[in-house]
Amino acid sequence: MNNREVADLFERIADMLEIKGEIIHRVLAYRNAAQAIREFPRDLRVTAAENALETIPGVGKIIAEKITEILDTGTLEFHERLAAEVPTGVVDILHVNGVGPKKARMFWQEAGLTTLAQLEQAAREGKLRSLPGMGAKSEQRILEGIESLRRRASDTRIPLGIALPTAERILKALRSGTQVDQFAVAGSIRRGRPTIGDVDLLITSAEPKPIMDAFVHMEEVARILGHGDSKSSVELLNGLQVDLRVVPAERWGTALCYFTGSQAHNIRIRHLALDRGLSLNEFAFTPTGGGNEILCSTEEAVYAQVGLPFIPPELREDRGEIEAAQKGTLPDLIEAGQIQSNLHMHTTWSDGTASIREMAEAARERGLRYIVITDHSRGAVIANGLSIERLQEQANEIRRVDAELNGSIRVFHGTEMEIKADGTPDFPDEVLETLDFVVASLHVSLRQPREQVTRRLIHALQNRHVDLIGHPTGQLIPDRDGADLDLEAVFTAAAASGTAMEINASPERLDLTAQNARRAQELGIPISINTDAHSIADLDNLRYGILTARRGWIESHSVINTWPVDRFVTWTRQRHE
DNA sequence: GCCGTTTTCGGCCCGACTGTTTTCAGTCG
Repeated sequence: MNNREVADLFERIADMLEIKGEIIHRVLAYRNAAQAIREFPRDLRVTAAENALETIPGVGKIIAEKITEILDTGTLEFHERLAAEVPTGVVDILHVNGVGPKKARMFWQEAGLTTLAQLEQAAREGKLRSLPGMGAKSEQRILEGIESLRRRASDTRIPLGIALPTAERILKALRSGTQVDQFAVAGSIRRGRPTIGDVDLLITSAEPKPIMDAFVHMEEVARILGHGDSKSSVELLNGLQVDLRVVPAERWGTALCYFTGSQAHNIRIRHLALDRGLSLNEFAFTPTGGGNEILCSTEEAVYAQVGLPFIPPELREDRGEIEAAQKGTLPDLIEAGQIQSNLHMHTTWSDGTASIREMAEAARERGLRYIVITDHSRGAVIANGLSIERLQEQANEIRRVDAELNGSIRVFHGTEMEIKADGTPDFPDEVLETLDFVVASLHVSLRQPREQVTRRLIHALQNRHVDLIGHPTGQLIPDRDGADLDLEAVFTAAAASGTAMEINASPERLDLTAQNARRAQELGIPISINTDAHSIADLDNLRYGILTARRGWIESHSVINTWPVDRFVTWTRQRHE
C-alpha cells in the first residue's frame, strides 16, 4: 500500500470509531495521523524500514505499529474488527452533508438503515421525520446531501486551477454594486494547495446584508447551505462549496490568519499566544487573565503580537516555518516577477494550438525575456511528436522567428524528449547536440516497478545532453498518482549531474510537488518552473507553479528561470561540452 | 491516540448556523 492508501484506511477507521461514539479525541488522533501520512513527503515503506515512523507528527507508538502491520500484511486486524461491526454503508451515510456521527448512528441503530439507498428511500417516504430531532426539512436536506455526495463522488477535491479562478470571479461579481471594502481569498487556495476542498472568501463591509443576499442568489449557485449575517455558504453548479464571511475591518488580520490556516499552523500560533498569556481566535487576542481584547487589522500585527515576522501564506503548514520565523531564517521566496524564461512549451509542430511566433509574442507580452520551444519527440506519437527530419525543419523556423523578433525576446530550440519504456532516449546524441536545450520526460509505462522506472529517470539524468527532467513523477491532479519512484535516488543522480528538475506549473500536474521541490533545493538541484504551455492561455498557468514553488520554500537563487539569457546560454553550453 | 520548557496525566478550538427543540443538539469548518 502507498501513503495515500494507508491514510485513507486511517480516515475510515476514524469514521467508524466516530459512528461508534468513541471519544472524539481518539477519533481526531486517527484523523490527524491520516492527514500527516497523506502529506508525508517520503515513502512510508522507506520510513518504516528505518524504524522512523514515530517521527511523523501525529503518529505515536500504536499507530506506528498499525502502519507496520498494514505495510507487512496489506491488511489491519483492528480495521477488520471495526468493519465487521459498522456496516460500510453507514460510513457512506456519515459522508452525507448534514449527517454527522450521531445521526448516522441513529439511522443505523434506530431505523436499521445501513446503505445510502435505504436512507434515500426512507427520506423520500417521509419515514425519517418520526426520529428524534428530525423533521421534513431535515429529510429534504438529506436528499440534497445524497445527491451532492453522488456528484462529488466522481471529482472529490477540485483542482486549484479551477478553484482559484472561480474564487476570483465570485469576488469580482460581489464587489460590483455592493459595499465591499477589503476582500481576500483565504483557505487552502491562498496557501496554494494543488487541490481544494472548498473556497473561503473573506470581506469587510459596513453593510453585509445585501452582499450576503447577492452571494446566495448568484446564478451559478446550485443550493444554499447557509445564509446568515456574518457567514453564508453555497454549493456551486460545479460542485464547489464556497463560504463567505464578513468581518469587521478592525478584526481583518486575525480573521484572515484564522481562515487562511492551515489548521496545524494556527494551532502553533495559538500556543505561542498562550505563552504570552493571550488566547487567540478569529476575532482577537484576549488576555487569559482577563482584560481588553487586542484587535489586529492586519496579519502583520497578528504575527508581531506573538513576536514573529510576517509568514507568507504558502508556508503556513507547520513544516518548520514558525521555527524559521523565530530564528529570522524565513526563505526569501521566489516571486512571479523574477521569472525571465519559460523553458518548456509546445506549438502546432506537435500538440500545441499556437505557432512558434505566436507563443513567442505571447511570452513577450507576459514579460519574459527568452523561451525554449520544446515540442514532443517522435516516440510521443499520440502528441504528434517530431521526427528527426521535422525537428531539423523546426530548427530553421525557430532561427527565423528568433531573428525576426530582433532581441525583444529570444527563442531557443529544444525538445521534450520521451524517456522510452526501456529507458533509452528517443533521440540519439548527434541529434540532441544540435539543440539548445533538452527536456526529458516520462509519459509512458509509469506503472513499471519502482526499480525499473527509477532506473529510467536516472539513465536520463546521466545523459549529458539532458538539461531538465519535465514533470518528474508524472502525477495528474486529481486522478493519477505519480510513478512509484525512489525520488531520493533520482535526486542524488540529479545533484551529481547538475540537471534541473521541473516544477511543472500546469494545474493538472504541479509536479514536482512542493515538498519534493523543497527536498530538491536542499540537495542543491537547480529548479525550473515552466508552464508546459500547449496554448497561449496556458502561459498564464505560471502562477500555479509559483505558488507551488513558494509552498516548497523555493528561493530565486535555486530557479534557473530567473537567470538572464547570457547565463542560461553559458550554462547549457557548458553542460553539453 | 498523541503529546510534553507548566511532561507520564490531562488536555485536545469553539462559534455560527440550522432545524428542531420550547431552551438546545447536531453539524460544520
